[in-house]
Amino acid sequence: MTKSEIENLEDGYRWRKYGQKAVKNSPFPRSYYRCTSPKCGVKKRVERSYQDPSIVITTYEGQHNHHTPATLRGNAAGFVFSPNYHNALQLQASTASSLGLSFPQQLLLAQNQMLSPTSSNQHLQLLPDHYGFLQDTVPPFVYKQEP
DNA sequence: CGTATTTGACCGGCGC
DNA sequence: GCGCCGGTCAAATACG
Repeated sequence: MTKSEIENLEDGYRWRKYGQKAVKNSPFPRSYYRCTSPKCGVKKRVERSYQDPSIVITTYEGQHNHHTPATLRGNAAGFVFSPNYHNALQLQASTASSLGLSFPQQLLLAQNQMLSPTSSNQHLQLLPDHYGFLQDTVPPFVYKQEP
């Protein structure tokens, strides 16, 4: 469960919306998304906090069996590579939000951490256990900006 | 024209 | 059995 001020947080995967329902105890609707990759039934649902419209709650369900699509509609989130990373990022989100940082700042923070693995960071230490497979993939820490 | 989103219909579980 | 509630389907629609 992660909180953010922005609704459309880009997490590196492509999601297809397949439903939206109003839920009791909240004036805001809840949206249902599925991962667009075939054979990957990962779902997520996004809803707003019941009395703080500036906060959305995103719930992930399942494990991706593939990597993020190569074409990640040219924005600044291409450094996210796995649902496990969400765990680290969410941990980071909670702690960083307690420091008063906005979520975009957290993304930049995470990106900086990924780009400079030597920087000592308590959250980054969580990564190696989950990210052995990254060594097999395309250079994961190089974020390329499209021309 | 292919792909994504919208939106009401539909469905299954559960409490009464 | 009925109705509510959360979740999903799918046809229509929007959009590039």
